[in-house]
Amino acid sequence: MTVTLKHVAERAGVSRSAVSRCFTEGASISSGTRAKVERAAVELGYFPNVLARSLTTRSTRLIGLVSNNFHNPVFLQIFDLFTRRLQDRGLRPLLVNLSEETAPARSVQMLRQYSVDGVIVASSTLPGGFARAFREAGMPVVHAFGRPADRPDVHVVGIDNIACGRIAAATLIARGYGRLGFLGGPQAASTTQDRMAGFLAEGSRHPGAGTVIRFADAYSFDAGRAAMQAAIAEGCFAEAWFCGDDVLSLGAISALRDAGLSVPGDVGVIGLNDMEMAGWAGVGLTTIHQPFDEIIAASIDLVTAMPDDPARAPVSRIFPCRVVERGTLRARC
Amino acid sequence: MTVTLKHVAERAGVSRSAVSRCFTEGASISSGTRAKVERAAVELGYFPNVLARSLTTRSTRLIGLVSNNFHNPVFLQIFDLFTRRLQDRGLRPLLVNLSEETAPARSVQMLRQYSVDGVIVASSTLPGGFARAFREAGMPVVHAFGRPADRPDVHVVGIDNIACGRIAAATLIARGYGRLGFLGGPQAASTTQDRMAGFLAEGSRHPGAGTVIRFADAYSFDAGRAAMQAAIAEGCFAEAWFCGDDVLSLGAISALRDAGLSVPGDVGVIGLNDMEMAGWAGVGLTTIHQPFDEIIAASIDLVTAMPDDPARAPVSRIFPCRVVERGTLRARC
DNA sequence: CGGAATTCTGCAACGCGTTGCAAAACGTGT
DNA sequence: ACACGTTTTGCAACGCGTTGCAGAATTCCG
Repeated sequence: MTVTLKHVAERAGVSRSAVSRCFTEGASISSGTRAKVERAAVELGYFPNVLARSLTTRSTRLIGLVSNNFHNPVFLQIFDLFTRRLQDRGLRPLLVNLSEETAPARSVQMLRQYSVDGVIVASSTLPGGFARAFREAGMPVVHAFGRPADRPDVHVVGIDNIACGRIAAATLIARGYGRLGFLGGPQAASTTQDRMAGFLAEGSRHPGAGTVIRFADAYSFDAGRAAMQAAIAEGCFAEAWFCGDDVLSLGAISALRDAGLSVPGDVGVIGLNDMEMAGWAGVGLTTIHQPFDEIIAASIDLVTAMPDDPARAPVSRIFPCRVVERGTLRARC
Repeated sequence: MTVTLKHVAERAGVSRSAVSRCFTEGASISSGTRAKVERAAVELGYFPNVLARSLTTRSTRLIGLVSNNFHNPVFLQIFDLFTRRLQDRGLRPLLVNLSEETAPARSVQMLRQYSVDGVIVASSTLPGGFARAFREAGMPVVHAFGRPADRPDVHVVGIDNIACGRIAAATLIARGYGRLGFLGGPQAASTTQDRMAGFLAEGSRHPGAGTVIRFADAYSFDAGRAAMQAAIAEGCFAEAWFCGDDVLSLGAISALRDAGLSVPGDVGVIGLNDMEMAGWAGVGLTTIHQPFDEIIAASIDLVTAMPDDPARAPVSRIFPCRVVERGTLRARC
C-alpha cells in the first residue's frame, strides 16, 4: 500500500539509514548510494512521511493559523498572503476558525495534539489572552494585528493604532472638517480603544474640532450601517467620520446616502485597512493603508525564529500606515 | 518538556498500554485504572499526540482544503463554512493555496507527505485534472463546486450549471427582456461553458430573444468591469445580462453605470452565487443562490465516507439553486 | 606502500503511541 | 473451594523515520 523507507532500502540494496540520510539535508552519503537510492525512490514513488519524521526531529512544519474574522472581506486577502508566504517557506497552515469560541483551551489543546511548530493568531478582535494561552502551552506564537506594547506578553506585529487615529483626525482637520465623528468597531477591542484615543488626542489639539463617538457591534457592513443609522436617528451628526475599518465605512456610507446625504458632498468618510474593495470603481473609499504584506512576512519571520532563541523577550513590530486618497473626502482646502 | 504516555503510565503506576487504552474509544479498561490514569493525565496535562497515533491508526484527521480562489469574496464565506463544519467533526483543514500553481504534482506530493485523510478541492476554475491527481495518488478526494457528470472521475458536489443558465434566461425572459447577454467568467472554465450552454438553450426556445456573449478573464470585479466596458465600447448591447458570478456582476454594473446606463432602469443584471455582499443595502443584486451550506456538508460527508468503501464509484451530488430577487432586474411584467 | 585522516555505512535504539496475544485477575455458580 | 467464563492487564512488536556510534571503506600524504 504505502511505500516506506524499508521498501526503498530493500530495492536499492542498502540499509534504511542510508535511505533516510539520502532525504535529510546535509547528511553524509556517497554519490554512489545516493544514486541507487534515488532511483529506487522514484521507481517506487517514495517520499518520506513528514509526520513520522516529526517524531524525532520535533518539527512538523505545521503552523496554526488562528482567526475569528471570517466575515470581513479583508481577511480573504490576509489568508491569501499568509498561505502563500507560508508555502513559500515550506510551511503548512493549519487553519483554526475561532468564530464561536470564547475560550482558548480547546484550540490550544488541539494545536498541541498536532504539535505545530508555531501559531499565528491573526485577528484584531481576539482578546490578548488567546495568544498568551498558546505561549503558556509552550508554543511559539505571534499575534498579528494585535495590540503593540512596550513589554508585550507575546510577539505582536501590527500597526500603531493610536497613530492611525491621529493620522485620521489630522487628515480630516486638514480638509477643513469641523465636527469630527469616530465610528469604532466593537468597543471592547483594543484596536477600537487605541484608534479612538489617537483620534481624540489629535482632535483636541485643534480647538475648533468637536468630536462625536459611536461604536458598531462588529467589523461588518451591517453593523456599520446600523450604527450610522442609529446615529442619524438620534441626531448625532459629524461633518466627517473616521471608521475603524473599511467594511464598516461602506456600511456607514450606505446609511448616510440612504438618509439623503451625499458622500463626500455633505459628509466625509475615511476608513482603515485599504482592502481590495476600497479601490473598486464606484466604491473609491479614502482610507488608511495597512501594509499587510510586511505585517504578514514579519509575523512569519518571528514565529519561525522563535525556536532558535526561546529566551528572547517578546517584541512588538510596528509598521507605518499611510492615507490613500480616493473619493470619500472633499478636496484639501 | 513534552509529557508522553510513559510519564503518565509511571505516575499512575500502570503500563503504557493501559494509558493508551484509556484514551482510545471502546477499549477494554476497568474503571479503577481509568480513574488512576485520568488523574495522572490531568495532573501532567497530558494529551495523546495525534501524529504519533496516526502512524498506527493510519488516520490523521487532517483534510487538505485546496483552492485557488483567494480573490472572490464569496470564498471567505466558503472557507468559513468549511473550517467550521470540519471542526465540528473533529477534522482539521490543511489549507493549500494553488493560486500560482499550474500543475498538481507539488500539492499532491505535499498532501501525501502529511498523510491527510482526504482532500477537498474547492474551486470552480481548477481544471478537473487536479482532483483526479489526488485520486490517482490514492487519496479520498471530492471536488466541491466542480462539474457534475453522469460518470465523474471523482466525487463532485455542486450545482447544475446548465440548469442555472436556463433559470437565468427564463427569469430574464419572464421579465420581458428581449435581447439577452451572457457575461461568463474565464472561457476555459467548465462552469462558464455549462452556464452559457444552458442560457443559450433556454434563450433559443424563445424566438424573440437574441443573445450576445462575453467573457471576463477572471471571477473578479475588475475583470467584470473591463469586460463590460469593452462590450459597451464595441456597441455590444443587451437589455439584461446574466453574469457568471456575483463579483463579476458588480464589476459589470459599475461599468454600465459609468456609461450612463441605469440598472435596472435601462439594463437588468442577474448574478450567481448570492454572496453575502449581494444582499448589502445599496448593492441589492438579484442573483441565483447557491446552497453553500449543503454543498459543503455534502462534500465533507463524501470525503469522510470514502475510506469505508473505497470501491464505490464516484458520484455527483447536485443541489438546486433558486433566484433571489433584489433590485437589479425590472419587475415582472 | 604504510598509516593516518576522512568519509560512509549499518546496527540498534529512540520518538510516541497502538494492538495482538497470552497470562492474570476477577466474577459466578455449585 | 473448584472449575469455568469474562474482563483486564502487560509484554513485545509494530508504524515510519532519525541518529549516535563504532567499524568499514576510502582518500590522502609522506
